[in-house]
Amino acid sequence: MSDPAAQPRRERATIEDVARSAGVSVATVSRALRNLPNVADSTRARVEAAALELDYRADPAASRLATGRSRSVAVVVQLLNGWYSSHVVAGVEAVCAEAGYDTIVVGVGPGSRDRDVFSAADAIHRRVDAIIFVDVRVSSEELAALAEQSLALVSVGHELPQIPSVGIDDIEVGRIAARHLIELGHRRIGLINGPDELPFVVPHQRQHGFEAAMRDAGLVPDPTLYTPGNFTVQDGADAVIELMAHDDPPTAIFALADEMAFGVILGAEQAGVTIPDDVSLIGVDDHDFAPVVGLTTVHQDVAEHGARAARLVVGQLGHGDEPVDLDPAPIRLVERRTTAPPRRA
Amino acid sequence: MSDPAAQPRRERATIEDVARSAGVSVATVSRALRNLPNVADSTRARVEAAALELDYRADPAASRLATGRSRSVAVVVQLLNGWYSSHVVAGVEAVCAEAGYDTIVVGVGPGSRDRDVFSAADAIHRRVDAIIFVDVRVSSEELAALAEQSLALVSVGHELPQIPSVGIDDIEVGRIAARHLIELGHRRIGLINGPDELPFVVPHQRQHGFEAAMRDAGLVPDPTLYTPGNFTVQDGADAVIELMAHDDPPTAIFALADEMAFGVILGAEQAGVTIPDDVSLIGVDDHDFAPVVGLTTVHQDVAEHGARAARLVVGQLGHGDEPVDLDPAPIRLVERRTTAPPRRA
DNA sequence: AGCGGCCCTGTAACCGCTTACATGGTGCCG
DNA sequence: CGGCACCATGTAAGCGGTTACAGGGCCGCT
Repeated sequence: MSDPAAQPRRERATIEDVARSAGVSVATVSRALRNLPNVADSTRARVEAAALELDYRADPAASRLATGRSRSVAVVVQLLNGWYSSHVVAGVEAVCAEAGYDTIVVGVGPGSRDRDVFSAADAIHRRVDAIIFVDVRVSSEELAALAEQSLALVSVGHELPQIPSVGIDDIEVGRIAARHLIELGHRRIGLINGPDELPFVVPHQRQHGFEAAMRDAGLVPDPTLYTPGNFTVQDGADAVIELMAHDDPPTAIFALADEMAFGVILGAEQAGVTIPDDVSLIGVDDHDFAPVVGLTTVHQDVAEHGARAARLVVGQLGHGDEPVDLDPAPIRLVERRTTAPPRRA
Repeated sequence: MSDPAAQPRRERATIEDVARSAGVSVATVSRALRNLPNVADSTRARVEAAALELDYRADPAASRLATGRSRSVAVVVQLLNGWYSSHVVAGVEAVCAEAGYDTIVVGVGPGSRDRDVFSAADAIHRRVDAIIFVDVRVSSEELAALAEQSLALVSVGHELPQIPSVGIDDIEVGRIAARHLIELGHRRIGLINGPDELPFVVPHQRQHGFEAAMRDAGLVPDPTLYTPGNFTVQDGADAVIELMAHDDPPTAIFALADEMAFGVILGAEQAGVTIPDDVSLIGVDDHDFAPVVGLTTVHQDVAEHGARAARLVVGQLGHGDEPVDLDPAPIRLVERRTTAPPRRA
């Protein structure tokens, strides 16, 4: 037999279908479904029922076009697969999803075929309501241009001019690490720093805190025990070899990030120096593997950074529920097995 | 003086502005800028110049509405900050950005307040042209429903019914690991497996390959040396303690993932067993930290998985440039310091 | 009863782009 | 030289929502 009533594969319902089915106009549907005022309760109920029945959901593209808001936020990141970044992204995604925002990731910098922030911003054009920069440097001009497009902007990891930022007190980080080492009795402390050409602020601040704590203890930091690094494992491995070859080597090393500290562990093993017997080691981050290798470190909750950043922009965009804590995020010393009193006096 | 000619903050140019400025219709602008045929070269040049001059870029929302294609892809992930996932995401993002697609990340599962794939799919509604599932289980029905919306679908990490997948040959992985251990002379080999309730296919296949290699060598796998795990560091730590407490403990351990292998290293240290003297250890992944701890492992290039998946969907959506390799991605043994011949006969 | 005001609802104009279709111009062929 | 193709371009109708504005009903007040 023929099949005149063949269901031609259910098309997506439009707002018009809902209106028809509920016996109201599309305007009323739109208002009812978005919980706008001035809709009779009975009407709203009827509309909601119809929408449910038809499995209706507003087409985001249409809403975006009509309202000019995209309900999505971009996370601009250097290394998408870096430990820090990926945790931030996870934090962002969680709260964005909760608030009904899409999370768009965009990579910049050397990891991403050298796409720069500028062209990234270009790609972001009209796509998002907010941008969360994680650990990326953006010039004032770029920020201004972006702000002009009425985008909510936040920085994670370090401060950026004129926009709110979430992160930790990196000076305090340096201070905590140094103090721990000093209290153990160390006097000569090596520092695995950030890159020494570029003026990155995070390493700079940690170094600053480190030196402040040294001076507070009546010690003088020895810059010949500083070695630059790029936050990679390899840097740490190289650094420990260099440091331990010093005429008067350090009895402890402060690596500005756990990843470099891991490198130290690796390099130390190869160089025949034992930790913490020959040299103590402390990092920063409390990376997932810090417990695995017993690394003493300064803990920070990175996913929480991302979550805060997201709450910040979502709130700024008028969908905030919870108030956002703007203080520096908490940090704390986690003592494990890579730090001990110096063996040599 | 008054300022009648005040620039009222440059609004975004629309296609109409470009049309006016180039002296053509909006249709022509649209065609010219998208490199469609049937546009005179001279016209195209003029339009392009005008667009450049006005810093025009099409509003994505409007395009999406008009074309029904969003030029973005969703990456559905369990643990956004997991090593595997974040590398896949990075790979995806790189090629998507290149092809002009946005990458939207969406977390599912326990990490994301238990959002399930279903509600995630709901969130994805009409938002993307394609979905890349990484290491997430999706039922045939869900896939069918998604396919119905004419979405390009790909799975990364393991096979999913009816859709293409990219990943490695996990049976071969198990085989390679086992063979390496066997060639070193090991006969009793422990296995840190996947969770034993859920029928995850990846661990199952690796186990399968492992057992096949054992049998090929005339050995019989001993299930009392199998212990379940959840791919976490802690699982590995627990496992090694359990395994080494066995009446007749293994001389080697095969951890189905490096993260668990790291746990083994951690647990071994605490339990007073040395690697590889007391027990050899091999993992899978070649995690960034495998070199740090000298872990012997089976290497895979995870970012490449993501890249392939992205190329696959982008190609399927008609923007593919490069052909996509559908064979299993390459893997190889990386020998480091955690494997050695057994000390005990 | 008349009137103002407040709610609730509907009409229709947009948002900015894509594309089917119509139109006019050109070149080529018979 | 007429006619036909074909190419370049324009016109206008969507795409599926949002929202300014208008209108109608009802209540309370004078």
